[in-house]
Amino acid sequence: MARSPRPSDIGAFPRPSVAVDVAVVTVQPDGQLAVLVLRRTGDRAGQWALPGRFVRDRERLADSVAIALAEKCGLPAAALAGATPRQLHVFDDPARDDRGWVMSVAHLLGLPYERLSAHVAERADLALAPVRERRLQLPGRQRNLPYGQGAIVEYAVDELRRRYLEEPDPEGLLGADEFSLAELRDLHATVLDEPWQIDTFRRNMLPALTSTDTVRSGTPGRPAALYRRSR
Amino acid sequence: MARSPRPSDIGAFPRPSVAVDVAVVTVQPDGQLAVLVLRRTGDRAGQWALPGRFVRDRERLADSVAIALAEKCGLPAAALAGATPRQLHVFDDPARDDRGWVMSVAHLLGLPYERLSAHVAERADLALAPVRERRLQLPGRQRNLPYGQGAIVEYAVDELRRRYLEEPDPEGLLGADEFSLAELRDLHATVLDEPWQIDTFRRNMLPALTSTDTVRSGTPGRPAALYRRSR
DNA sequence: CGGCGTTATCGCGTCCGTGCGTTAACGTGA
DNA sequence: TCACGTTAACGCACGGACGCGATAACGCCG
Repeated sequence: MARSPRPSDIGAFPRPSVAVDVAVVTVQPDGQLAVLVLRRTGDRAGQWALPGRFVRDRERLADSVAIALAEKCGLPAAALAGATPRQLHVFDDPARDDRGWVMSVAHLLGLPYERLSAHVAERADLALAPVRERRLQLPGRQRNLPYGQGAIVEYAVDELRRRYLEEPDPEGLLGADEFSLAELRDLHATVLDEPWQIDTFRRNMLPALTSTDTVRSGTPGRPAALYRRSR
Repeated sequence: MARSPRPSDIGAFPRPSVAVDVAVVTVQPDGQLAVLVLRRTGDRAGQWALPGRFVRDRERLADSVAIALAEKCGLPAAALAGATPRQLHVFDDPARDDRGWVMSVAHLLGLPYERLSAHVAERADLALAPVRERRLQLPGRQRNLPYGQGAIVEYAVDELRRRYLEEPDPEGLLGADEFSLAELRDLHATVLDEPWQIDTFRRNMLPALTSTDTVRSGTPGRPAALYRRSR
């Protein structure tokens, strides 16, 4: 008769499947915060959901996120260059998936709109769902994300806003290395869902920005100075 | 020949062992922030480490934390009453454990000293390691925690401090439902590692406290008013 | 009962951040 | 070259927060 598994035996116990889910957040040209959703195949076919995937053998979570976005959404590695998924929360309800015991590690990933728009435009199974009050407005008649993914969106929006209160464009949503204060301010106003007075914004941000000593001209008016993030 | 695993087949891929680790944080009577460490048996026998355990079949992470503290440290359910472990980060380096592929979900749990002291006193394999600059001063000659657990301590201290900047005693470290402003202030000064001016502290905290309309007397001087947290 | 010690409260000067009106700077376009 | 529009910078009034000294309140103890 086999001995009972000892607690330190690593294979002694059933293991969960581990999945990653990712809220890919962007800002549309109209100034709307939005999250990438994918129309599912297989389980819950037809429903819009956040991209995700099961973790493969000895795979890092961040790598799983990148591969999920590549395989499911067609986003090449170049689209993710310089962007780091951030862990939000582990969802561990053993009943959360009909197919078996799954733990899902939810992530936040900020991407500039330019890296997403072509893919979203050319595929009917991708969409950008606007964020309203920490919830997504999904295309069609679907009200809620499956698998309790609404909670992931809330975690993601909260974390995004916390970070945007602390430093200029931490998720690199602007997409460009150099930007004007007005561009940065519009972005922060979008993410935080509240306006900034330009003097206050300038005072708060300048210590964390580096002047490029260049300007953006081409329109009437004084050219705007361009900045980079200091780190 | 068996077909290749389809991506949605839940059992199709190897799965990691999932472990929980927990930084149990408390404040000693001398006003020192400290974290519970346990002398290991089995793998890395003799070394001090944070408590933790592999997750059992269909077990919730928070339950695993509680069971780990009960089984490894002798902390009964009563010791954890009202305390909720908070997820900090998933450590997913496939090489982090010699025994195989392990993902560890690190947690923070605040406990009042009174719930720990008897257990620590009666067991030679438990200790409270003081926190200095987001690192632990381990007993004996051991400099570092194994398995990269030093990073867990840093996450835990950062999260603790962030929370103590936002509300009065969110982790319930005082242990009592009712407390004086001086007690609360001393606690916050310990956690945040910096003092508070009493007027400023009072102004900041009172909106989040409820007066009990009782006082603590028994020593010379004006009796201190007692408060509860408003939520 | 009064002195003492401790906590609570208060008045107030100072400092700092905000936001607004004004001025300056700088391209664009006629 | 000048008017215009936009951005940047500035001066400053105002309000809020801070911290300190002073005062009040309240048990304890002799």
